[in-house]
Amino acid sequence: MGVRVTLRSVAEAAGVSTAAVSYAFNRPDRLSSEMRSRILAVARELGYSGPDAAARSLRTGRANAIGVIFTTGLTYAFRDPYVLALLGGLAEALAHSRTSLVLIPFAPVVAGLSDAEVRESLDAVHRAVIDGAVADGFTDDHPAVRALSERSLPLVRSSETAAGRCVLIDDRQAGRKIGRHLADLGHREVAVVLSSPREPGCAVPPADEAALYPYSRHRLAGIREALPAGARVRVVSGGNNADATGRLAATSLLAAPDRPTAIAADSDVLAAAVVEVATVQGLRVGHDVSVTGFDDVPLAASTGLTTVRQPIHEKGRLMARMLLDPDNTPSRLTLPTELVVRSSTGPAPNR
Amino acid sequence: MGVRVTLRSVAEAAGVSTAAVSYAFNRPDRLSSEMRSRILAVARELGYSGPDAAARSLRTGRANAIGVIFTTGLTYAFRDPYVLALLGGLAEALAHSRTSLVLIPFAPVVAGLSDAEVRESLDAVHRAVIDGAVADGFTDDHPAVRALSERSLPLVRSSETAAGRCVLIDDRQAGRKIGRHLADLGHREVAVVLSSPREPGCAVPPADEAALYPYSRHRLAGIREALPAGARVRVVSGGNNADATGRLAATSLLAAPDRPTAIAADSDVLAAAVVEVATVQGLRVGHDVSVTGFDDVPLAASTGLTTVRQPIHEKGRLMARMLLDPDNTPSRLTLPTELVVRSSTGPAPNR
DNA sequence: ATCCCCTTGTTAATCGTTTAACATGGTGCA
DNA sequence: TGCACCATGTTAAACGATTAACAAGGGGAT
Repeated sequence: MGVRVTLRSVAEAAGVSTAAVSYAFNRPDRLSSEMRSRILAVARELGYSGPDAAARSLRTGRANAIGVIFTTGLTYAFRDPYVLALLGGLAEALAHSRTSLVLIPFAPVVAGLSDAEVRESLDAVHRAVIDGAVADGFTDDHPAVRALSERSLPLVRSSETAAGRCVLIDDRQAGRKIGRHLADLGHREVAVVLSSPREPGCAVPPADEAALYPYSRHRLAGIREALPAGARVRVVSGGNNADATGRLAATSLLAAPDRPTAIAADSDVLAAAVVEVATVQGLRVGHDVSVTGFDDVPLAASTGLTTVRQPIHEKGRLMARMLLDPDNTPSRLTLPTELVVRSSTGPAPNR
Repeated sequence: MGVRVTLRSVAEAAGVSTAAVSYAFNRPDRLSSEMRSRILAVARELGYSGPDAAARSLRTGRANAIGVIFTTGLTYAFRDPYVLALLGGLAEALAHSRTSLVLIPFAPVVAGLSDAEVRESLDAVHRAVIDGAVADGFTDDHPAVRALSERSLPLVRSSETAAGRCVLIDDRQAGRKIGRHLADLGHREVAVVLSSPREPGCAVPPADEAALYPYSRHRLAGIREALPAGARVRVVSGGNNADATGRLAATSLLAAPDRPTAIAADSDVLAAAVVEVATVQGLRVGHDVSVTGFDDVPLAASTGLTTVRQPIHEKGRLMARMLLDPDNTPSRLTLPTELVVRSSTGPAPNR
């Protein structure tokens, strides 16, 4: 116990200036090698393991870390294949630059909180010692995103409406790819299942569509655009983008008397849940009902899902690069998507 | 651009002391509400978003973050279901305490580096602004673990030989459960596939067993203990605990003229890869060859793997709790394991 | 012998906060 | 009236480092 060992105490013990000790750890070339090894020896003897991280970070203004926030909450993030692919991409870019990845949790911000209460619920966002941050999938005005951008850190988003750096895909165009595919197959009764913070399975009235995640909104718009005039599109919440919430949504849709002939989900996870429920109910997916996903994560291939592939890993890699090396990276990038047709879609059944 | 807004500049602009501004953000009760709102108004006007994270962290000595290091490297971590379950547990414990999770990368430390070079490769470990850290699966003398413990931060490990806090399972006992199961089924020719930094597929001679991951070593010991005297055990490296490396190991084992009747893998990921290779080669898993895994991640259930279940999520949760609330948590915990028999094991074939 | 430059070390300012300890004026109470 | 106490601000000392700018001494070239 007792007193903590600092740069200064090492300097005093070695009879040199603090600058010398600092140089011994940071700039070997500024010191003669004998001085340096003497200092390091004293440091080791005192149990000094190097400059304090927080102090260093204050003084230099660099944290060697970038932050990430998640729409669905930290706990769920590790079950979401989309998030994992993104994290994988981030990690790949970071690994070689000795930069840590800070996963920042935040309490859900419910309506009607005071300024102070909001601040408090975003505590971790304010306190994270980072050089920049990534916010993927958020609305521009989400409190956590706002808190982050107020910190005047470099921030990379995935929203086309946001100012500043971003990496994104053309969600609307991707939606059209799905819509056109379904239209070509003759589907006119389409349900769209979108990940959303609201109750899974409940219908989303047009008035509430503005509150959807931006990517969901755009994909939905694209689907609508590509379907012919007579088509009916109903929108249902898929909840947290989880297996369980997807099943709830699917159950409510497939139980309806006027069951849709096609169900377009916002993610492969949700789509796989729909396929599962449909199969259990004795429906032949691709015949009695068509299902599409989004992302093309590994799950999609093994489930035989028709989906839209997006380069998630690459997205993460580029987001990190934008933060690490802004000068050699464009500040806005739109990545390509591709319709991948598998067995989960087929011609609309005759009624 | 221009000059940065600090607590001081806000104080000057508002005509109050810096203490007042600090209190406005941290201790509402120390200020009259009119003073407080005046200060916050000035702050907003100047674009001040709250106290600087690094400075705060230096001054208070708290970072509100805990670190994690991974044996297999950050990039691979997100593909490993074991790691994901652990992270999920950590995140769950953290979510309610407004603590961030810092994933720390480190360059591989190869032999024969100078002191300075080692330090440099562990740069992120030294620079991470954290209050404590988790190191799961490491040898006690791994450079990254050593660097972390020298920082005199609370550190939670999973090693029974380490001093200090740890959460672990009885790997040796778990190994015996597998060994006994295989012994009961009549297996006498057993191969053990262990995740290890060395070349996947290569044999691990007894002399090198000391360099294995500690958990591997203990499980191996347990398996050996439970098998009858006449049994032969050969040990093979499974590489990075990945799908691909597992297939390499499996191929080399199954191609051998004296193919083992049972293959015990160190993880479900490796075991699943073995099952896949065996199936492709036309072997009936559970008849011609038996395969066991470890962990009981979701993959195991869907593959029909016989395996040993360990409470990974719980492990993560407890590790985080030990760091967050050391006073109300025991400092050493051993969690239970359970043999789960499925279809991948069966009686040894007659030769 | 002079000048210049290079190497190696020191001085001291600064990074942006937090918080114990102290002042000050007003209230409640005897 | 006097005293204790409370609420509300301020003062000023850390927290632990980095790094320009400077100083001193030693060669090497001319």
